[in-house]
Amino acid sequence: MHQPDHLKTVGLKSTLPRLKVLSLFEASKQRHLSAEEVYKLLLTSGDDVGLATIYRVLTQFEQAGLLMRHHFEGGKSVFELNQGEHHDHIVCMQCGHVEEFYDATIEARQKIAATDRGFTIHDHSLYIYADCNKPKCPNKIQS
Amino acid sequence: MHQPDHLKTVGLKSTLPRLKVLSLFEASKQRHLSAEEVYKLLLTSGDDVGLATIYRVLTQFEQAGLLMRHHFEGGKSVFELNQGEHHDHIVCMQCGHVEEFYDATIEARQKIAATDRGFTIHDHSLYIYADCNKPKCPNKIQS
DNA sequence: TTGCAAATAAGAATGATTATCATTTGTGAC
DNA sequence: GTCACAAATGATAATCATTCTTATTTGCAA
Ligand SMILES: [Mn+2]
Ligand SMILES: [Mn+2]
Ligand SMILES: [Zn+2]
Ligand SMILES: [Zn+2]
Repeated sequence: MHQPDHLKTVGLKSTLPRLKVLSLFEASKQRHLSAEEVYKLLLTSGDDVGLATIYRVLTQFEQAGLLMRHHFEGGKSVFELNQGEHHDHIVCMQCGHVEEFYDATIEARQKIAATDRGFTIHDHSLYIYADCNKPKCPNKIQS
Repeated sequence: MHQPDHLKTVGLKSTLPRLKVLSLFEASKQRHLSAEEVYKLLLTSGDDVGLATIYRVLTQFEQAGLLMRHHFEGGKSVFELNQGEHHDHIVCMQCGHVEEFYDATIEARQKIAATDRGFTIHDHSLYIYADCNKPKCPNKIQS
């Protein structure tokens, strides 16, 4: 996946905290993680990293293009590995399960909506909030 | 627009602070306002309302269906009058100008994306971040 | 090895929002 | 109209995510 000195290629010193954070994203079961989750997961595995450092490193990785930041409802940022292809998100309001999707028609219509009004698009965010209806989901709203 | 006792019809006592906040949204030049903006605009017009009350009332109005809450980038909630018709937003990253749009195709494709994956949609948020390119916009990125 | 700029970590500070609680205010009953 | 009282308000403290500060540590190049 990433070379041990991959950090240098993006202009960041290859420090222990940074390597730990990056490895976590590469190994984690969950693709989308908040700063607090990264902090706790590293604590659990004995790889202590200060919370301030987590926040600093996540922001640096975002700026370096290694991670992407999202703002799901709930007031905290979540991050995921940036693997090039843009996608949007469906978030289960019951269990927090996240699924990704890409719809070329939606992307195209967004461009049209913006250019029709004279805007130049920089970015967009589309989140669908839903019930995942999975068997393991503690969905309170059963039909 | 709203009757003087409109608040009662949604189960809220018709108090002075609530009436002032509601009137502000009906009269304001800007359709989308943050709690802080509501607070300062009322201060300016001499209609002092405590900041805690502003936050409380905005949330109550949202729950009553009078206002809609949005989370544009920037970490603060913005509110607008709920006039029934759903729409999405284009936000200028330079001047903060907001324009609203509705695209039936986008709405339909979102439903499909969700149901294809077994989800039941509750809600969604779509924000396009862009440059408005208006003459009055202090747009640093000129071509 | 050494030197040192860059990075880390602990804790203080910040900004938005919510919780507390003593005081004030609608409103329905007389 | 006046009362009684639950509900609402507002000043302030608390919370939560995140950023800042600063003394100490560390990666890395000479
Ligand atoms: Mn994703
Ligand atoms: Mn709007
Ligand atoms: Zn679920
Ligand atoms: Zn603009």
